[in-house]
Amino acid sequence: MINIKEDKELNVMNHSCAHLMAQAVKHLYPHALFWVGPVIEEGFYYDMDLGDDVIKEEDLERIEKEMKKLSKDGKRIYREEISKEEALERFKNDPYKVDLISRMDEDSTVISCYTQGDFTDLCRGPHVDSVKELKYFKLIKFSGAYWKGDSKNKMLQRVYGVCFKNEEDLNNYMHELEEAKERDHRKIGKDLDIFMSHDLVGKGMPLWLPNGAIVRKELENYIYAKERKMGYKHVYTPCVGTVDLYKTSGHWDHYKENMFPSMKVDEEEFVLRPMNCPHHMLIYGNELRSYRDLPIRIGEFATDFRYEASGAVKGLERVRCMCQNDAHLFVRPDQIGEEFKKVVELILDVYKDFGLKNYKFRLSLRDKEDKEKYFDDDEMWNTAENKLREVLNDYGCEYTEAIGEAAFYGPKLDVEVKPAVGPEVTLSTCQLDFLLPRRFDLSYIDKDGTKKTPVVIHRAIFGTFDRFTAFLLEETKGVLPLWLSPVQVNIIPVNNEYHTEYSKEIYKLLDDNNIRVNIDLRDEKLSYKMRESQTNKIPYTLILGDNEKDNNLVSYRCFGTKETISMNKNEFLDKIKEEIEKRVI
RNA sequence: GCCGAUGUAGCUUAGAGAUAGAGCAACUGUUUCGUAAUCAGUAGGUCGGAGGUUUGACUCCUUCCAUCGGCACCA
Repeated sequence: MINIKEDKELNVMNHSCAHLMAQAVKHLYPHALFWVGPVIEEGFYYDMDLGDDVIKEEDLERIEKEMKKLSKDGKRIYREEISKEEALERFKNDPYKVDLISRMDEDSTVISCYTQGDFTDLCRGPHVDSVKELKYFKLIKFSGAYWKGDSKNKMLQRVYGVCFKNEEDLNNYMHELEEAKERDHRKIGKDLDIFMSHDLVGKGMPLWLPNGAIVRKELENYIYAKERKMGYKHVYTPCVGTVDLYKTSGHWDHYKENMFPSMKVDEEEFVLRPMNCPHHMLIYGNELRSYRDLPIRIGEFATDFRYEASGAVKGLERVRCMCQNDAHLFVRPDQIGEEFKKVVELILDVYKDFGLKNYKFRLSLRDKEDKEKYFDDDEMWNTAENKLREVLNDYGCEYTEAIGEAAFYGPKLDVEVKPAVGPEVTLSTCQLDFLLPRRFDLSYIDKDGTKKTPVVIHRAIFGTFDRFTAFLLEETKGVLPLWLSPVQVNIIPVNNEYHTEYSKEIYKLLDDNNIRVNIDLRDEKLSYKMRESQTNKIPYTLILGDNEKDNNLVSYRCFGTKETISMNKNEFLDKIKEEIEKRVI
């Protein structure tokens, strides 16, 4: 999908279109005040204060109509530069503009205004020459949006739109939006019986159906094998912990609002655990550790519960009950770089195995001013952050830095992906932590016989199995690779009377070799069964009739192809076994 | 949590102040047909839950729940 912000020409057009929209809104809502209207990847939006009015579906059409009218009038767009004093005077009745202007530095910023017909807006520009250049636009969606992005502030009205150079581009874009809905994991998950939810279980608590459970199990087996080879030791720990456990870790103070409320049982107070670090800290602390033992890598496929805000819950992507592909690496300070690097390598390796290319690294750092969230130890933070940077630079990874996005205990490297619908989410994460080992009083005996505190690396390659599955379904459009497919082979006998026996023989051959095979003996036409086999996106459909039976052959059709290939049954078995084993994508 | 929208059979959906209509799926029969839907019939809905207004509510109102688009949040 085209990135409008990055495209010079479209960027200017969309920005101008935001002004055109503002002008139209001003005509329809004379009391409207305007905050900011930036260009984004998907087009533009404008945040507006409409007093007591709120935007509804039908208003979008009204605004759009007015925009078309203004566009036809074809007024020129004039730029003028003014002093800060003049700007403040001109916009004195508009608190939003006053706020913007008063924060501008007169010496370094040119304050400019753009005027089209009866509408003037404070703006840096640039713009198109005339509103008549803005013809092919569409208002896409609307919502409330907090002023300055702070939920304590007033909620403004935001309208999103997009503008293109010609009708065809606009239509293509609208078409792409429709297609995105088609590959939404919630739709695919329903169509392919991957997961369900139920009011009686609760919001954000997906139930994995048999098909989904197969995918998840395969993912678990896959990553378990990788981790085992890298020296990870896997554990099982309880899904609850005492409140004291989380007070010790510090999570209670930082996140208790996002935990399910504690429950008192006898004299103890428990919470459903929101993360597994404390449990793993205790496992580390269970033994006396030597510097020779490190690094110690403790892994777990751990179910966690987080009381996510009701508005945040979404399919398998953002849930209240999730399973993390979690691990904690306990390392000596001199091992940080190497272990961190191994994690980055593992991430790249795994993404390659799945053929994933649309992802970005993000280095999340602390905000030095935020003394409340982040513990105060400059040296520790600087060391940790520089360490991560160093490795990323060594590795030549492209990444962006995000100030104030670090965890309270340390900086992190996240891998961000874009779902079919909605904003980017984090898939993999790798976090450096100098704090929790201290809080749990962890140690190892160093070479010189003194006690030292280990450093912890928190990491999750798949993130959660839930979110990873969601992303995988969207990336593959539900066409999972053979090794992950719930049903790998579907057998259709040409004639139920004459070919059932041979079909059952092939079924047994495949089933005995642990291939997930289905045999369709229903009293239906072959074409009917083929249609269903294709809509269920089954990788191999076998057609078995006289020709196959008489010559010990199978004839197969791969998903998405039209051709049929015949081959000896044992040859086919070898072929499919190899494909599964090699995890061909 | 906030702003807005939506909730009709297993799925996709039409309709609407006077006891709901379809397609697919299911079931019964029919067809035995070599690569994306054989034909016919049957059954299936207290129209998300709870209150209220009304002679009468699926339709109007209140509230709760869930879902969707954003905002905020995301250890």
